Amino acid sequence: MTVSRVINNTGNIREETRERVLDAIEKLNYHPNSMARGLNNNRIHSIGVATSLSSSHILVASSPFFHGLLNGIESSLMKHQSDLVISTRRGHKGTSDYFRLFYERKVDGIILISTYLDSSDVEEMLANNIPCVVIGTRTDSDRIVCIDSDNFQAGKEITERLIEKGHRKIGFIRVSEQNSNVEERYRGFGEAMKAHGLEPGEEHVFSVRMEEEEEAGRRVMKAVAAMADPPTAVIASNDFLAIGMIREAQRLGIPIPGELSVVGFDAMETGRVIQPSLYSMRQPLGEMGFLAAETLMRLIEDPHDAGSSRIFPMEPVPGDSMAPPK
Amino acid sequence: MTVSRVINNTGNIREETRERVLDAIEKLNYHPNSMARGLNNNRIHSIGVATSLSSSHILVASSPFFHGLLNGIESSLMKHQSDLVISTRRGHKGTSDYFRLFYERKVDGIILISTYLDSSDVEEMLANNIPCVVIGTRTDSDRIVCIDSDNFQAGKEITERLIEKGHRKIGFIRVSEQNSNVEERYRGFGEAMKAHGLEPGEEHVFSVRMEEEEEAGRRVMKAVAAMADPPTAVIASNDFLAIGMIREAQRLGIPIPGELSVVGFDAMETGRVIQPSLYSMRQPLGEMGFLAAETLMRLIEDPHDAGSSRIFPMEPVPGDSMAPPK
DNA sequence: CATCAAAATGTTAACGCAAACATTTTGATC
DNA sequence: GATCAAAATGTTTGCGTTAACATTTTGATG
Repeated sequence: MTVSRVINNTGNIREETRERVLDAIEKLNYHPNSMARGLNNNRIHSIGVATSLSSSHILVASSPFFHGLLNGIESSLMKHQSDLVISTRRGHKGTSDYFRLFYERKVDGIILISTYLDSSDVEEMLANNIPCVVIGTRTDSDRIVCIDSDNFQAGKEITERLIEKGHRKIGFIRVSEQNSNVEERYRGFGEAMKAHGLEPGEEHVFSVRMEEEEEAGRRVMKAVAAMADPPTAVIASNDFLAIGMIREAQRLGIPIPGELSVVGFDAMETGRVIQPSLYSMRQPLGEMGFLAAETLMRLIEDPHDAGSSRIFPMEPVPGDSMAPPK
Repeated sequence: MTVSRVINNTGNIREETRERVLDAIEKLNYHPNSMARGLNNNRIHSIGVATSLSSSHILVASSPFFHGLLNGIESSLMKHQSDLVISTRRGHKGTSDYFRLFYERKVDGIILISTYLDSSDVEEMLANNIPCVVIGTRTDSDRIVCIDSDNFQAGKEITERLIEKGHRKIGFIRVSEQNSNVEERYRGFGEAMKAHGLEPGEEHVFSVRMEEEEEAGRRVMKAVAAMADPPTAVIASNDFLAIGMIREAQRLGIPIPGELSVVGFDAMETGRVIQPSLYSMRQPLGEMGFLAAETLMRLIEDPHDAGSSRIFPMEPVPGDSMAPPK
């Protein structure tokens, strides 16, 4: 007990005793057992991060998005002296399988990174009664805190930039998976077009499978190149696709932005390096991750705190891949 | 106890009882507490990954390197039904601070990712008697398993490619931090030069701080551009530096590889996208991570297993940034 | 239907810690 | 040096699990 008091700096300890204890700890190379601690006082000082972003490998798949968020999450955890348990496990078919890991590990709270949330996920989160913050999508339930960026506004804004430049025939690449980010971006696109009395040509709206990433972009580029009446600009719903398009255009000898403007979302590093550099919209991922973790910490500390959702605006990241149409 | 038996599928259980237990588990939304489990049987089924790669943020800093390894580590863990605890914590001045976290969490084993290992780290690892595998560097101790790639061979090989192309004046960018990868690459460079009767010009060997990454590459490019007797090729000790050089060369209007060949190491994604694409050497990171985790699992299962170190060869990743000198 | 081994289930204890409560020590005061 | 509150230290207990051991139930056999 005295050792416990020394370690946790609680209660009254005579200075000499403290030193003796610390000496012994040093000598014995003692480390407190955080499992026993957690078992005892129900606080393990770690949180779980789950993602249902499509694709098999949790850390790798989701690269730019996941990475930026994790950076922000980390900063917050460091502040709160908590750790991160990242799951990797057991078939992991979907979200709830990740959750199971966290229930077993008894993490203090969960951050769910997901661009799509179905109602069973929501129910499960509520039922399990564990503090939880969602990043990357929104729900109707006011009992779940969501941190997201304003994909609708971003889609609208980037479309408006193109229209300002004089584009009328603007294409859009959607993805076939359920993905609220992409859906919102597309909705913003439609809204901006309508506001300017434009309508997207049916054959100018593409739908691809998200996992194909760059390859899908290349395919769209080929399709555009073969069109009798091609769009003068294409909005790719993410930078992978946009980069695929640009690289394929290079291969085909189609000048970008001369012949076609291409823009994307998420401001990936490769978009900065490619020629022409990619015009994109950035989500403030670091801030989002940080806020999510801070909020989660508050929920953990105080079960009565309801937390509050927050939508971050996205910012344009200028690049040379956008120009007026010929 | 019966519940325990059902969950762990041990002992004899009547079918009807098993069903009743499973029903109750379902109904009560029960999840076994892995802390209590770990406390009891000293196996928590998770491993720690520590990195002393320079820079503040563990996950972000080390991007391409760390990322690739983690991918491989993950595949193995999935196979073995173990989890990953990634630390984020407490000032984390150096390696041993990360270790402390793992001692407290009582992980089953540790993978240390580090390009530099000092003897106190080694001593600590041995003293604490916890299964441990090191990736990214080597030690003399045969009691520590090391998984590394052959940076010496890679440095030698890429230098030889340049010499084959006709280069005689070849520069090299080193980093000032202690980093066995870079040191080995440089040693390979020196060896290849010597083998061909060449000697690197003193002013053609640069030393930069690793954290500066791209910016440092840009600075080197400026320096090269201002030289009376510039090298005809520069080997950057990593792709960040090489990409900085290429981008600065673009800005300065210096044709690459026409005026100067630039090559790097690690085959980052941005190197594939940049124009000209970057000639680089790839470490088989996924394989390395996978093997490290597999080995660690063996060490954990069987304390008598000594494991065995392994050095992977690095492979050239061709790119357009290398050409014969003018 | 008594017997008995196998099958099924139950009980106890220990893992390491810290909350709650209990006891001892200290040293200031009269 | 007796008194007493504060300071310091000690004891017991329970957190949830499972190994080890104990007991009860089952059903096949003579």
